[in-house]
Amino acid sequence: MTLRNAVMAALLEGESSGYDLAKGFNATVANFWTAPPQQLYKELDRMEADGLIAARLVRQERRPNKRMFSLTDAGRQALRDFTAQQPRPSAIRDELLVQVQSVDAGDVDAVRAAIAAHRQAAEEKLVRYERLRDRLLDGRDEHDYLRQAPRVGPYLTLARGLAFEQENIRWADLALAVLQQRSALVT
Amino acid sequence: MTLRNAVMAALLEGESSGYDLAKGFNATVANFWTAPPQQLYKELDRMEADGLIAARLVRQERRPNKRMFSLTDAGRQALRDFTAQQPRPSAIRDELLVQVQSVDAGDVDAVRAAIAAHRQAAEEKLVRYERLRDRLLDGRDEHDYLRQAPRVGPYLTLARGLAFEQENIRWADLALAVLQQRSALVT
DNA sequence: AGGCACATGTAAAAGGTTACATGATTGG
DNA sequence: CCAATCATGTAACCTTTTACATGTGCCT
Repeated sequence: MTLRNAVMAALLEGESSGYDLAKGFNATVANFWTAPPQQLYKELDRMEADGLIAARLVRQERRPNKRMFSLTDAGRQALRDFTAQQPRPSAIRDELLVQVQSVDAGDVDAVRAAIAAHRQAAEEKLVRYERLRDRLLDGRDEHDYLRQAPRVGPYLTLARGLAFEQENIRWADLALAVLQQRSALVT
Repeated sequence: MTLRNAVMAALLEGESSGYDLAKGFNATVANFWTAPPQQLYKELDRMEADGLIAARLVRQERRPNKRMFSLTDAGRQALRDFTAQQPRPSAIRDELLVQVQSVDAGDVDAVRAAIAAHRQAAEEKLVRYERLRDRLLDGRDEHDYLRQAPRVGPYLTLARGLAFEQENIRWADLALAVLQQRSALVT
């Protein structure tokens, strides 16, 4: 039920097509809520039926037509109501960590490769987040930005994403070092 | 489908009842995989039917009887196979961050309260993790531990959990400070 | 010629949450 | 005496994932 709220949060940035939302979920919301395209298209239909968002058909000549969605007043109100409720505890589903937990009874080399891939992905996300932050700050330092900006929500969630990915990288380095040392011992 | 693997990873620590697994999922696996009791009981039944785990009925006098589960050889092999596969990207579902993202169009005071509660929960988790780490290290420093311990998986996931909660606390402080300043401006 | 980006959709299957149900024991 | 802990289970419902389907335009 909260995919709805995540979509509305994303639409605060402005009108968007289902396709755009699907791709990285606006690149901002992606950090704390993920959804495959199919789920979004379905949910967007339902949200329109419920009056939370309004669709506008954009005819294109050299591309397929698309529907641009925007928040309605009812949608804004629903989002407001959502923020007033107590959020449910965050849920994490991390297969890599399940693998690491059982690495001593598992395929160490495969897990090491998976950690390395994870590190790489974190690095790429980090670069994107830093670029996004620079775009937001636009030359100002954090302090000035936070006093002047009309919205602080996106900055705060971005800050959480940045720290998370930095931590991922640091942790991956530790894990790789430990597992490598272990392999060396066995050899 | 990976709840199975998380359960098997938890059972590497030794025999456990459904109830014990349900409670904090062994307190170790809880960081990266969560599940309500009902899901566990259901899954445990299926896993037993599939031969991945074996159940042993323990009759108790002053308490309800319980079933203790342990990994079978087939279970160990399945866990091994799982570690050899590429893990799917981790999924996060964090309602609080959805609220923070839309805080500028939402109920600021409610969101602040939610962040404070989140900070509190992180603090408590951190204490538990630190206690667990101390129990694992048992007086040794990290370096010695990692050379001597028969298993490193649980330590590595614990390290990730520790860093995650520390980061949660740091971020909550930032977010609270920013939102408080904003409220002050409006007032 | 082949592959990616754009752009949406249907349907089935799997996975996860919530509500309801039971009942003894222990601790405050 | 009341609440929490121990210990499990069924059923209904909601959410999420996966597979399949379609078709143009652009770039190499």
